[in-house]
Amino acid sequence: MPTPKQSHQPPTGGATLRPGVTEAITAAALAELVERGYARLSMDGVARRAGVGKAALYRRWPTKQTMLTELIRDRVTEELPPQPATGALRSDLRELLTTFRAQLRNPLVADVALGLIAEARHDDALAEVLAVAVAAPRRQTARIVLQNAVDRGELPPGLDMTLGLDLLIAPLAFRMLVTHDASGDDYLDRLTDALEAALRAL
Amino acid sequence: MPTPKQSHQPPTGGATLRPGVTEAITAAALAELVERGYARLSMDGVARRAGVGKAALYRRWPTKQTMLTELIRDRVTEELPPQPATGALRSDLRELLTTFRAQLRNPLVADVALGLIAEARHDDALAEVLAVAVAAPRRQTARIVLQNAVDRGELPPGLDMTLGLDLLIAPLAFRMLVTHDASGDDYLDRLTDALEAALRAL
Amino acid sequence: MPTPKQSHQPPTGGATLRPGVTEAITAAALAELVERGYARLSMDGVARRAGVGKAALYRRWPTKQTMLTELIRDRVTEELPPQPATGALRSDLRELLTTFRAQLRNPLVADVALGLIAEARHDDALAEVLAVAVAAPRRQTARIVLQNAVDRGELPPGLDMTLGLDLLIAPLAFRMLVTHDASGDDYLDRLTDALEAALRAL
Amino acid sequence: MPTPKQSHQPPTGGATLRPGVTEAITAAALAELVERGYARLSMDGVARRAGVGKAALYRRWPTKQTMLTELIRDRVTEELPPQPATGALRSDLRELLTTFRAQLRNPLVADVALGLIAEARHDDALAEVLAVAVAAPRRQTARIVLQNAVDRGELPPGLDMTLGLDLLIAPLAFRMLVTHDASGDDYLDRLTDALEAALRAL
DNA sequence: TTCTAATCGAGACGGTACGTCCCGTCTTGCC
DNA sequence: GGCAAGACGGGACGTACCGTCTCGATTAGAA
Repeated sequence: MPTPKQSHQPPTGGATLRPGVTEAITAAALAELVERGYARLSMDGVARRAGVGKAALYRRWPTKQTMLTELIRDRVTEELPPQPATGALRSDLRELLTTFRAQLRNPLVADVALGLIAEARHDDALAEVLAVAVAAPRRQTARIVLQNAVDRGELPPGLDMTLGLDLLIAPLAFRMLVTHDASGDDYLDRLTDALEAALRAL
Repeated sequence: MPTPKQSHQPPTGGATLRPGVTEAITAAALAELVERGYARLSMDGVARRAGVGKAALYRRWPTKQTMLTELIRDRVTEELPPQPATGALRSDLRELLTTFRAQLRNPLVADVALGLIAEARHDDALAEVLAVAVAAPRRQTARIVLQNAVDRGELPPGLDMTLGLDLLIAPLAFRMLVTHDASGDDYLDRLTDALEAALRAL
Repeated sequence: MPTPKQSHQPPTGGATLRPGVTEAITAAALAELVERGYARLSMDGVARRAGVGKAALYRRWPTKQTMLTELIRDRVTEELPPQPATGALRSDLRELLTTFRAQLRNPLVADVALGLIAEARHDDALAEVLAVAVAAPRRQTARIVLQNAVDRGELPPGLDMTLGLDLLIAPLAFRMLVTHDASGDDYLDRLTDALEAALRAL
Repeated sequence: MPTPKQSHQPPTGGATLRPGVTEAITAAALAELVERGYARLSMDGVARRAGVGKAALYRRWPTKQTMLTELIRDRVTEELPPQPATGALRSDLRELLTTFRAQLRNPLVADVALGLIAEARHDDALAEVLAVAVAAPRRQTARIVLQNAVDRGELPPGLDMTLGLDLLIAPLAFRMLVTHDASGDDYLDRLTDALEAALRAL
């Protein structure tokens, strides 16, 4: 569900952006992204691969940055993690980790996430998109898990929420994106144990 | 202590790369890096800023990539974290976190680390450099802290070391590089508490 | 009437080299040629003077050599000498010399011709172009003058044509390109006398 | 007999330019000149080929231009044409043409002469050298041949000398340098015939 | 013979130009 | 108007030379 320039297009009598073209571009861009990486992707390359004029790209997005940002955001936004509600902290945590792992295993995400995060340090608009569209909903899901545990008395009421969220997300993300170590079920099991203990100690 | 092309130079009677020039380039490159970011830095810009011909850069490094990689590696390698040895897990952990925080607060590291990590997914040589020169020594420092605690009986002998290391490093790195949330002393205190509890539960 | 890449362009719906740009480049290149000479001309300089990106040049010609070669060839090809047909050898010769002098007085030709001829010794393609596009038609014009005189009985039938052509062309070219001596009307008159006598003696 | 910087060297206690080095450079330069041509020759290449530092070149000549100019001049000056004195115009002419042909057959001269002449249009010093050291003595030799013929009454006293010299030199030079046509003995014979007739008509 | 200063090789130095690639915009002709 | 094709101005890339400068290591004339 790509959403290019969905705003400010007056429904004049003229022509409209043809969806088939948008799809071809999207597919080509994602393919190039995976093959060559965020930094090496070129607009000329995407246009050629899509069998499309370059203008077709720039009619949809003002910038390479924007196009990629939007494409990734759409991709990641589509598959928002379900809210765990097993009734117990431990099983909620385990479910959350499984979901995160699935998303990070998506090669698209893995290949591109770091490039985006890196670029975001020099691009406030991109940083905003990432924070609002990508990070916030996932942190919110995790926050609810923690809050539910507090409400059930499984975690202390004075829990430092942002620290809790760091603990939940960072180790798995780090392992999968940076160190590329294995993250099998047994790893998730042990991580769950550790997280539960850590959170109770907050 | 920049070390460009320190290898394979036959000690002939020929000319040598002049250290002053190397320093000027290094300084200019680091300045550009901080000002414009990893992706936007240009070799022409560095040369101009250093008051140097472009050839002087390419005599030292075959590529922009290589130059930046090497520069960063040297920068990061210089300041290896000291090995905590307070005799107790808790204080060792706290010291480790303080050291990591100091290094991540170096704007150079923060500005560039993510770019390098991202690039490393498409550049095996870079990945190798990062793994061997940057990650390995730091993981080793942390590993010794954990091993000492095991030897003292503070942690269980069957401790999953790689998981322990993820827990130690990831939350702080994630916070400082990705979410840009505060990481004051009280945050480190609470993180230390959580880590201690988590590790004991492994 | 510049003719860059006039060949092998499939008449697709794609974009075409814009004539205005070609003209700007051509004008700039010729100006630089006259001002700085064949060897000192730079592509950057031409592009800058034409207010054009360097790529615009390289889209038209693969090489600096090629560009200059083609430009000169077009310039020289445009103004093919008219075929003298006065009905008498002497007046035909005089007309031919006047025409040659006019062409060699073109500063563009004078400035560049020697450079091209010199370069042609190490560049077979260039040599071919010069021989076919520049020399051949002029020699042909002169050849007809001589042949007509033979047909009229003014010159002996066994005339050595190539020697005759050398005599016709070389002295004036040599004087104008190499020694830079004066070549006024009286010089042409005397040269005509000498040539007529020489040719009759062949 | 190369004569680099033979002037203004104070006879201090220091060292002198070593003749062996000068010879090596000279040989290398001439070889490069023949192989790659005047325009493509590079100082780095000459130094490398001579097994010599670049400074050794610039200690002897201030400039690439100068070096080549001087080298060629020396080469050409060595072999000044002998003064024909057969006692008859026709045989003097024939001897002169034979001598010129021999010199133009020297690949060094042929390969380089045109490049020098072309360059001379934008380099007054070079033009001067060529005019004074190369052209003048040869023209003088030819001039004496003509003057002797005038004195003997073989040529008219009002002979236009510069035109005569053009006729003598240009056709052969043109043929050998530009058109690369054959210049065998029979060609010289016929050329002699034509020249004699032309000169008598002046 | 010893001193000493310019030479030597090697090649780094600041520059300028080369020819290539990509960005984001513009142009052409078809639908 | 959208569209495919691709030319456009601009700017960075990495390479090749130019003529100068910097090293130690000869090498020879003057003391």
